[in-house]
Amino acid sequence: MITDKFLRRRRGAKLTPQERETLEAAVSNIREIPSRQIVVEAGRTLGRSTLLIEGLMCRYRDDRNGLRQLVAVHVPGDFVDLHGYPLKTLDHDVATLTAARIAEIPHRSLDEICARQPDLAKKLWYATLLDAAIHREWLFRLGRLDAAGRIAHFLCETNARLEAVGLSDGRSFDLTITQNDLAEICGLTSVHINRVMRSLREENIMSFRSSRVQIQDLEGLRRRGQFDPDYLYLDALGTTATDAAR
Amino acid sequence: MITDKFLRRRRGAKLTPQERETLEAAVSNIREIPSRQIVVEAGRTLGRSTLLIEGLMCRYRDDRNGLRQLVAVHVPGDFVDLHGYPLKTLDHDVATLTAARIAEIPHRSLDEICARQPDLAKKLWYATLLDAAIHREWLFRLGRLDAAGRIAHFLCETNARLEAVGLSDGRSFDLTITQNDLAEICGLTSVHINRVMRSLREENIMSFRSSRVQIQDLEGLRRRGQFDPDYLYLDALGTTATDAAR
DNA sequence: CGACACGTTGAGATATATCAAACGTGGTGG
DNA sequence: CCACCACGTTTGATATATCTCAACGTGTCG
Repeated sequence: MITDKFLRRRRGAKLTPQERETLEAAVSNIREIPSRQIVVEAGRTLGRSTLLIEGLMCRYRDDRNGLRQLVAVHVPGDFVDLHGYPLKTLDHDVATLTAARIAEIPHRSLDEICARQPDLAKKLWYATLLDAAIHREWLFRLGRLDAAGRIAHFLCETNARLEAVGLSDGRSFDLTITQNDLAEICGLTSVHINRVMRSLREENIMSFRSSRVQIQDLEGLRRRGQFDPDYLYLDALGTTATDAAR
Repeated sequence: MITDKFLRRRRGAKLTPQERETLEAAVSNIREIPSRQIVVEAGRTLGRSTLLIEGLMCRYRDDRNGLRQLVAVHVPGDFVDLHGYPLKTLDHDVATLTAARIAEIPHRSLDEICARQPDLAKKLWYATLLDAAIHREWLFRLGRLDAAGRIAHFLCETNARLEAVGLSDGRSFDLTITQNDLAEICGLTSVHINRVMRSLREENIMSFRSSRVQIQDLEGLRRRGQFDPDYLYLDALGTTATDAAR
C-alpha cells in the first residue's frame, strides 16, 4: 500500500481507512529515481507533490562556495515537498540520497481534498508542521550541541523516525549515506565527523560501517545528543514499542 | 485593524477583504503582555492561537545546562503559534522579547474557517509554511555561516520582514533585544557577538546601539550573510519598494 | 546613590577547520 | 583474474574561530 507509512504512529493524526483510500486514489503515478538525483529545483512552480515510498531523500541549500547544508532528511512515509502545495514554489532543492521510489500527487487532487475533506486537509497540514518541528530541533542541534552531540542527536532522531515506519529495530538500521552527507547534515566537515565517530565507536556507544548504524548504548547516545523524541509527536512514548501495530 | 499586517506583501497569499473580516471576527480577545514573559509552554494543550500585533516574540528550546537556542523571532503580523492548531500541543516554549500586544483566536473559530473557507484555510497553512521556510534558512545560517555571517544574515532577514510590515525604512529599525538574545539566535556567546559586531561597526557596515539597528552598507551586509530574500516569499523583489501599498 | 543589567575588553583554552597524504574497497575493463 | 580507477575513509600536522573566565565600564531606575 502506497500510503502505508504516511503519518504512521503520529499522535492524533492517524488516517482513517477512508482517508487513506482518498489519498491512494489521488496518486497520479509512481516513479523510481536513481541515487543523487535532483527531484525539485528551488524556484520552479510545482504542480504536484511527492510522497516518499522507499529510499532516502533530502532538502538542502548550497552556499556561495559550494558548501552544502542539508535542512531535512526524508524517510519512507514522508510527504517530501508538500510544502510546495500552499507555497507554489520551493525555496530550496530536493534530491534523492539513495535510489528511491516515490508517488506523485497532483495539486489539483489536493485542492479537492481541501475543499471537501477538511479533516484530511488538516492532517496534511499537520504533516508539514511535523517537518517544521524537526527543523526546529535541527536548529537546536546546530546551535547548541558540539560535534558528538550533533551526530548523536541525528542518529537518535533517524532511529526513532525509521522505527516508527518499521525500518529500524530500535537499535540498528540501514543508512546509506556517506560521512560527507553526515557532515552536511551536522554543519561540520567530513574529516571531523570521521574523528568524532571513531571516538563514539571506541566508547562503544555506536558504530556506522558499510551503511549500517548499530547503537550499542542507546541511553548514552541520547544523553550525548540531549535527545528527547517529544517533537516527533509519536504515539507510543519512548521507542521501546515493537512495530506490530497498524 | 488587528490583522492589518498578517501576510502583508506575501506573494500569492494576500487576504481578500472578506477573509480579513472573517479573521477579525474570529479574534476572541486582545491582550497586553509584559516583556520576557512566557506565553505558551511546551507540551500544554492549546485551545487558541496568538497573532502578534505589536512587539517582538520568540520561540526557543533550552538545553540541559540552561543554554538557550532561539528557533524563531516573531514580528508584528506573525501568527506566532498557529502551529499549535493542527499539532494541538507545541514542542517548544513561546515568549515575549519585548512588551507586546496580541490577539487571540480560539481554535474553534479556526475549525469553522477550515470547514467553510478552504481558501482562507490554505492561507493559514501557508503562513505556517513561511515559518518553516524561515527555519530552513536559519539552519543554513547556523550550519554554514561564521559569526559575522550569522549576524549579518539575521539582520538582513529582520530588516526585510520588518520592512514588509512597515516597521523598517529599509536601512534602520528598532530592535529591542540584548546582545545575549542575539547570541541565542546565532548559536554563539554574547562575548563573541560583541566582538564581531564591533568589527562590523568598524567596517562601517552596520551599527546596533540602544536598541536601534542602522545599516550603512546594505549590500555589504547581504554579502556577508549570503542573504537572498527569496525564502520570505515577498511580492516586491528586493527590498527597495516603499511600503505604500495595501 | 547604589544596585543591577548590559556591554566591553583581555588572556588563555579548546573545538573544529584546513590541507595533505595514505589507505581501503568495490567495480570495471582488458 | 588481475590491474587499475573512483570514491569514500582514515590519519597527521597545523591554523583558526569561537569559547571561557574574569574583570571592568556604563547607563538606568528605584
